[in-house]
Amino acid sequence: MSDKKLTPRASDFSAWYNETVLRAELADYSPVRGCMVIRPNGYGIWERMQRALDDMFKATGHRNAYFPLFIPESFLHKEAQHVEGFAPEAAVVTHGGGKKLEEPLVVRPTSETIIYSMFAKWVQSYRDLPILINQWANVVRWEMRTRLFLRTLEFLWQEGHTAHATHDEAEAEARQMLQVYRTFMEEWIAMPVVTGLKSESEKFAGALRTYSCEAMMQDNKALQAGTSHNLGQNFAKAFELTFQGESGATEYAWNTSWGASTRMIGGLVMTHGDDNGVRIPPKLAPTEVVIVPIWKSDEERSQLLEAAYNVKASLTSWGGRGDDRIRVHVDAREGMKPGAKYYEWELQGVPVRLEIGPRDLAAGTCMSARRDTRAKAPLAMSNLPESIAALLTTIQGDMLREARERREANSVREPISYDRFKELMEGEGAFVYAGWNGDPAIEAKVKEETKATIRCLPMDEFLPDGPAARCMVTGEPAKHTVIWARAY
RNA sequence: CGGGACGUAGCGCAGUCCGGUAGCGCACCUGAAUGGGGUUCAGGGGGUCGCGGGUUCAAAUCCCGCCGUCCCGACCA
Repeated sequence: MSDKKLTPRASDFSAWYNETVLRAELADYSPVRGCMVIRPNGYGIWERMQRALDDMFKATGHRNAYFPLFIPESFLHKEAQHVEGFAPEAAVVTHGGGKKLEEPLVVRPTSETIIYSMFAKWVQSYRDLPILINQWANVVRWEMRTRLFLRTLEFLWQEGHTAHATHDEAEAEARQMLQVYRTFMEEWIAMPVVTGLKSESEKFAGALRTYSCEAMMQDNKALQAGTSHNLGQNFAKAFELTFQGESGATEYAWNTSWGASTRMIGGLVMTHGDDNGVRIPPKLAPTEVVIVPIWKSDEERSQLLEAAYNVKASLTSWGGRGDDRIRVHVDAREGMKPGAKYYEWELQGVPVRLEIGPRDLAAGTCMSARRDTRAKAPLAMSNLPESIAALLTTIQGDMLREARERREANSVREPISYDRFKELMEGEGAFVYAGWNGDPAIEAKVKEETKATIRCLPMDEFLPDGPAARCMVTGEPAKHTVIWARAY
């Protein structure tokens, strides 16, 4: 590494972000423009995200399945809005086995069409419903401009797809999964989100309603971190997904779909990173504790290494967290000074570092250092697992609190003039809660003039007498409270 | 597809104006000392200078063509 300091975040957030992702070895550029290689450091975080989300999906009755990467091009065309939304960014396979294909195959940008075509075969009666499926997969969207983790041509995600007998059941499902995402993002990523309904112009191509989780990054821009759609009967009608109801009549099913991707790793970095690298919340950290033994002589070296591995054993064998054992790594590398190791692990975001040297050995202690605050404190060896577990819990909570406080400090809930709004959006940025008269033309005008978009109509809070009372732009009585922000 | 910049060792760059032995920092390898916040010294390996053509005794450098990448815009349910 040529430079010892990272680019100061304040001067150029994008440059800081790229450098942090590359130097923390989360990802790298691939030979294909816009595609990304996720390195073991980054994939370790993804694996923990997958496991946590998968458990939550199972707990809400969903099962995993797998559908094909290739979708007949005609499938995409069966739902009018859907094809309009996705055709421009589709990657299309025209040749296979050395021959031109009779019908081109689209590399899935999302799997609604292929999945609901299958659902149609599986459902006859209302007794076959609901179908609650999730798929872990990679998808391809040919974006013009890409960014590590946030917008790549190919990305990893999960997409849930369900079919229900009634509108209300589908609506309840879409909202339930939105809450699952919120819980995951707050409790695991320590990334607070605002949840709400998307405007017509921002909703999923083919959906009745789209809900999203919106997080605020450290440059005060919004990141859409997860979405949940009530698809109504749009796809059921396109793919003849029908069933016979209790009354004997044939009805179209109601679908939902919901997704979250490796984009969340980008969100994690932009929420918690600092000038020393990334900070990973303990629950998502592949390694929660790194032990750095410190020695001078060969004699001390074997002593300290033994002590370090003993500490590791005491932590990993501790059952105070049930099956979720503390994840510990001993950095036994030689020829590297302790300070150099500290910087490296801080760059990679390991939440807690333990330093063990001859002085500690004699005193029956070790030195702990928190990654989030960089605070150091001696800990007694006698009850180390308990104190480490408590420290990890504290860090997880503090990171969420810090992120929430930062977001609140940069949210505007009082009514502001449109001029002040423009100033904000061109300057430091913010989440601005404001009234909107519901007119798409106003939404387009604001986007044109400020690049800010309606992130959502928030469900978190209802502000009948606050910003919602009047439309920020026209001053006439407002129909909705919305959150405006510039977004990734 | 428009506007701008760049392409030289794994990474980051200098050298190009004004042609003359392929350089620097980091990383890597060997040895010794060092080791509680980015060690030091000594030695070493590694590059068809994006590709193709032209000018020249001689091209990373000048000329022509191509390719690629990045940034700004357009695009991003």
